[in-house]
Amino acid sequence: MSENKEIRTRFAPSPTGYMHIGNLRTALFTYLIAKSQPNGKFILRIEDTDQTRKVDGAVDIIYNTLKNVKLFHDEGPDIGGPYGPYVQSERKEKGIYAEYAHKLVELGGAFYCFCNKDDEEEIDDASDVSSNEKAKFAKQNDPCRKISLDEAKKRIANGEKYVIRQKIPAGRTSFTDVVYGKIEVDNKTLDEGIMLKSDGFPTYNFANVIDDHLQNITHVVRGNEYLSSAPKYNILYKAFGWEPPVYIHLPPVMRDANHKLSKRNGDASFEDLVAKGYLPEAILNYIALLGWHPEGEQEIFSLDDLLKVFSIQRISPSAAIFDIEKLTWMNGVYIRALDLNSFNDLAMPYYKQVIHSNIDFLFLSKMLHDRVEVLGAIPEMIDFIDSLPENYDLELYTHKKMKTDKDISLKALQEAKSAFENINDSDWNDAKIHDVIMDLVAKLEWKNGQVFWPIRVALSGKQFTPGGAVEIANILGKTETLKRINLGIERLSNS
RNA sequence: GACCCUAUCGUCUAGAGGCCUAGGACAGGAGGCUUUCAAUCUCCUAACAGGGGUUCGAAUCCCCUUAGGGUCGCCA
Repeated sequence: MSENKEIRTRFAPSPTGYMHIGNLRTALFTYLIAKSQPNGKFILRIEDTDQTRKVDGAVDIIYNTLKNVKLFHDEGPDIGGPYGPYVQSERKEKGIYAEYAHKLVELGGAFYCFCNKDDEEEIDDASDVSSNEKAKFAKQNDPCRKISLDEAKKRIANGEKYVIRQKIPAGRTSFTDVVYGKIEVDNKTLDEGIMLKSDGFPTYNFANVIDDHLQNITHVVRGNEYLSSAPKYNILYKAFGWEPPVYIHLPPVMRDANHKLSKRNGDASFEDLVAKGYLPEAILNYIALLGWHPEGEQEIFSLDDLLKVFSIQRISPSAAIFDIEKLTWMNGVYIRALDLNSFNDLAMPYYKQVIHSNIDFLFLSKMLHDRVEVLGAIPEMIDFIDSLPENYDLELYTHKKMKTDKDISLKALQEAKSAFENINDSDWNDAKIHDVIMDLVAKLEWKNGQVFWPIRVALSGKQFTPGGAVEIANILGKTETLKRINLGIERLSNS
């Protein structure tokens, strides 16, 4: 591998639905490996050779997700480039795969196979030896292997259906993966898999090698589920006389110790996380730490930071479990780092879900900013502003640490009521409300909490709220505050 | 079943044979601050899967066992 050659990596998803977190992490690492180098190029290629699995709109999800996390590609279907087309079905239309598949047969690296699917399935279903039989069939025991090239060509000319299978030579194959080191296998364990299907489409196993070579990909980054088939790809490169790329297989991202993150597990999709109120930057930062670790102890990294510190050598070979708790914490860090106006803008849609009156939203944001970890949690935190929870539990008035009970609370509310009534409408603000309550505390010779706590409960009907009595009273306004205090007095008197 | 890969606190991880009494972060616990909850600060709990080697010395190297993951599709 000549070192002055520019690094070219490709992210090559199949358009089959959601973009899950494991996928996104592969995209991130693929991007970083290329773009952390001076002239690196990050290419997007769509692998849609399985037309039956194609899902409408899936390509847009891929574009949108990459855009959302600012993983911009240098070449791809939407922006073109010198190695197009970048969609495999379009490349198939140009005859690229067929050309190379037939060439591979001529080179002795593949053969025509006329067995039809049903034959194989019969063998498969036949008896208890079936699986063994099937394995033998695939591993260098295909009867079609013996058909001469001339004979095969004749049968093809006669219109017989065929596939092209890879021919595995005897011996051993080894390659070196940057993450997993040297891997060597006996060729006997390798399958002579299908390269070109009977419908003329290539399989992944063939298309990825052809495209990676034709598109000059220097570093192949992919999940380690491909580690087992990598030797077959190497044999392919060898048969064509091509130089294999640098392999970088990534450890899996798991949902728990025994299960890989999958599209089935709804939470794992990038879109779902964003919908729940996770910031794209936080998600990206978090997944960067799954299977990779920087040299120091810093954990918060912008994409630009990552570009500076990323190194392939620090990718770990072992699986990582996706931990939503840590992501949540990190999301909080990102939210707190926002300036107040940005936070206000991001929070606004969530405010609107539960608040229909016109309040001082910026003041609300000031209260919430430091205590929100996930934006999606906002509605539940502030829904009491629009309407007091009906029949909230009166036990809330009893709080050991605050030294309050229902009797003290009743008295506190009654005192607060008259104190508040004496505040002029134009004086209704943070400082004034605070002073009035503190005066009350002094007058009663009580502890702060014995006055603050009952007021907060009466105003919110909740155990926890963003902000205390003063802030809530300020947001609610004088009229609504007094209304809720009156209701509290009424309910406490009748209990 | 065959082949490949992996194995440090509950979780993400640091650790390239002596810097390890194993470090950091999340989570958990205790406390400070505080009008609630947070934020923040201080402190604490908690791990080298097991067994053999190699070596003066092993979390680190080798082997075996165990556990887990992956591949074995006209899926990618």
